[in-house]
Amino acid sequence: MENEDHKEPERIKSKKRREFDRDDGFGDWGGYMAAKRAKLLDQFKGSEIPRLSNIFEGVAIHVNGLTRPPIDELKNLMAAHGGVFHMYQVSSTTHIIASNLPNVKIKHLGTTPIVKPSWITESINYGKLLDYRRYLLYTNQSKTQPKIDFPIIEKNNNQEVAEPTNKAATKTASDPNFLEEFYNNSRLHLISTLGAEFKHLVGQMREKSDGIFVGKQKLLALKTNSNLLLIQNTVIMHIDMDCFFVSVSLRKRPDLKGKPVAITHARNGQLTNVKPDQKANREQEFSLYSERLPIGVTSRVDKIDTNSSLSEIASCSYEARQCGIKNGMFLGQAVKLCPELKTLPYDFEGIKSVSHSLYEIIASYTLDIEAVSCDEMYVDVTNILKETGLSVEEWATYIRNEIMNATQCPCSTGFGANRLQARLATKKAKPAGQYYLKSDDIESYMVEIKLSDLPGVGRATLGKLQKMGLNTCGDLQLVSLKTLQTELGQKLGENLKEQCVGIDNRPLNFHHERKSVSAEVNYGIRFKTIEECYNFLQNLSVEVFNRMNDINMRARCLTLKLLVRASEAPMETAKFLGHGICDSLSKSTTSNIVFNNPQIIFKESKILYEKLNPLFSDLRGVGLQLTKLEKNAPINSMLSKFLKQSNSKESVQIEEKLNISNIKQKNIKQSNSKYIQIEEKEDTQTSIISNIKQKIVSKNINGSKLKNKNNNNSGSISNYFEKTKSAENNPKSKQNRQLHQQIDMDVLNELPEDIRKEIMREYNLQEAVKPEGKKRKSQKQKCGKQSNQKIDSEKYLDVDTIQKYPFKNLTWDQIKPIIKKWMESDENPYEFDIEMIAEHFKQLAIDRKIEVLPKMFSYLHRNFSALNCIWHEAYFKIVNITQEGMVARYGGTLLVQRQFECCKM
DNA sequence: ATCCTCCCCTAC
DNA sequence: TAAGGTAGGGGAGGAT
Repeated sequence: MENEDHKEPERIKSKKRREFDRDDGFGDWGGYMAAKRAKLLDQFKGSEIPRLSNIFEGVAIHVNGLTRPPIDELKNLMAAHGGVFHMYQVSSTTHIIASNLPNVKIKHLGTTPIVKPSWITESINYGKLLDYRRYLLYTNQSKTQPKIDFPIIEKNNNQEVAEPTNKAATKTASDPNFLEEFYNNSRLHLISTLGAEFKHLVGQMREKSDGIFVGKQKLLALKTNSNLLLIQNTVIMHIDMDCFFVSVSLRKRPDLKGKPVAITHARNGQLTNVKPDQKANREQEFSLYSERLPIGVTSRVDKIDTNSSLSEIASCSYEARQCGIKNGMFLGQAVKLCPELKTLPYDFEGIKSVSHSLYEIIASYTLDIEAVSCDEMYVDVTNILKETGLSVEEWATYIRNEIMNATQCPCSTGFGANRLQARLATKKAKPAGQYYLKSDDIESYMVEIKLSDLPGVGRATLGKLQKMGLNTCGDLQLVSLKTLQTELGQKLGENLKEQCVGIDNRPLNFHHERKSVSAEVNYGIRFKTIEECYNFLQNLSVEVFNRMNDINMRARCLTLKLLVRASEAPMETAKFLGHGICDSLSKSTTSNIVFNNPQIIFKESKILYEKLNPLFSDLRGVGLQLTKLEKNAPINSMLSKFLKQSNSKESVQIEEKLNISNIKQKNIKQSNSKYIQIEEKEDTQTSIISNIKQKIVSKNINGSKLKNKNNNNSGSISNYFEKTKSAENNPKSKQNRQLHQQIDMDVLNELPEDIRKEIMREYNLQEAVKPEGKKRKSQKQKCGKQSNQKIDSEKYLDVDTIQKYPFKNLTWDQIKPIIKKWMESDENPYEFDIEMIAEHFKQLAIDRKIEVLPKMFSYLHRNFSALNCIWHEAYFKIVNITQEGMVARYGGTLLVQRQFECCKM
């Protein structure tokens, strides 16, 4: 998308907030529990019952007392007709169904309408959701309950059933279907999700590719001239659709082509019926907004009056741009600049379809594509040009025609030696053009380029540069790197210094790796009760979990982001349901266990929320972000099979147990300051361990910055890394490194016998699980310790295990040189592929007539699985080696720590 | 010195 | 009315 977005965030400077400790005595505990119960019960919805209709979409009932039909039947009816059944009343409960209510209960239930069960049965009979207000059991709300004479519903199926004359109240985040509706209408959400989708898609296509490119072959067949132009240097193509959203919507309105057009939700630039108090709010917010703006920046609400539409222009045609209209501008302002501006609605489906066509077309020539967004990408076309012998101009014309014919949407392409040059070329090519910025011309070309055209220069940076009196790349070329870095920061200064002369060393990135997943809503957030707030947080937890789950990931870090109304800002925002002027706050938590279900995300986010401790009525935005991602370890196949087959009630119970066990484990870890306590059998070992622990703590154990430096030195180590690298692309080795997730022993014990056995066999768990099993007994005998306790995960390194540990057969002198060689090597990234390290060790071991080292890794495989933790396929990390032993761990984070004191001397 | 957290900035 | 999302880079400053 062309970035003409001149949005000025109203959350300009955030205030540092004091962090309050959670006050456990101050309980909205009941609310939380209720919400949690509701979540669990929500999971019953629709299970096993065939869907007959969606009459009750958006309806969530709670049945109170005896009814006819009885509660179970109502539950089934809701499931069959698209509604939700709540066993407990929660904030998202839309209706209470009851036939008879004692007065006491009415007090407790608040404003949720209490409706007779006949509402449900009759709605089903009519095949349409009838107005519940005709079926109220009791009027328990005076304000919210409109007293209107409703039209009588005719008992005739052919006749359109009359609707109540007054529309439903404003839809805020408190409404049950808000999230879905919001996302269905959010252009920014669409842009984001499509962008992620195409980045992923390119990776997928590259993996699956058979190396045959249909489009390229056609082109080769068409080729008539044999004079192959030998392209010497890399040619990067940047391709970008012209005012994408407009072009797509114009396909349905070709009559508006060539006219000033804008895509917005609103149709009119001026509003009618703006109430005086709304006007006052607007004026207050606008003036506050201007006050908060940095000096020298013109306000976005400049020239906007109290009747102007604040609907944002997602995209505008080039004709509209001639009047000064820009993407991101408010419609109200735009129509003032251009009264004849035509507004068109979004065509989300069209956008998806066109962008898919675009990618399909390019992918039929090459997969050297870096997806930028749904309408923009970088392509390395060097090989295409070489193979076809086409000139850049010929190729550009050809591909642009093909895209135009397929999508009816114009695009522009730019070519250059690097991505920056290609991008700048596209800028010149627009609209509907093409341009090749040749290396010879770059020096003179750059001098004239505006700094705002450089990637990385946005509103804030531009402001700083302008303050320094800099406007063009030519200006920038005269400034020293040091000055620039002082003003803009190390990295940005360095980047800009290079970019202003046309240098860009960032290679195209064909493989995209997700680092975070988030879901945030900064629109429509208006909570009337804390319960509504938690309920929304819960919905968001489910949403963000699902997104993470969809890409088969798990996270270890959760961040809660809030927008809170600035104290000076009016309660009601200028923009309808907007966030207005806000302070932004965030708080994160890093866990030793992965967030592997929505409940745990909700639980943690609630704790974060309480730490930030905002006034729920001042909330204007809520977001959840998951980071420190790792591949999902699929739950044991037998277990998931069981969960699927068993009825949902049981599944929920088991899920709940898994959840609880996770939390339990987390608490244990936290109480031991991040390390799992290993119970020691002898005092000497304890002291050794604590020594080692000290050393680990004093060392930097995260090591996430220790990366393969890609050194090409010869020698066994380099060879090893080359092998590791290639193994990454080898599907077979990926398969070998299939992940497993271990479940809690207590949960295992409660599973049905046959299932449990299966799981235990799969994980090699017999010894650990059976509380009084034979092997366990023999262990006890061996170690000479009597205990009736079940084996706890944190005690698993018992003497028996240690004795079996293969390292004990080696002397330190034998191991040390092997390890040391790695430790001292510059190229050592400290992160190793498990298979490769085993193989490498094996080779060394054979050389040295040592056979046991590989066993260490298979041992680790098994025993990490036998803990209630997730083991990582990716690498095994040696954290520390001392005279006393070696400390190693799996994964990139503090998943589990184990001290291998067995190899001590 | 180097990490982590909480921001800010940018891009689409 | 209006649908102000989302991912990634990076910096300041505190913790270790």
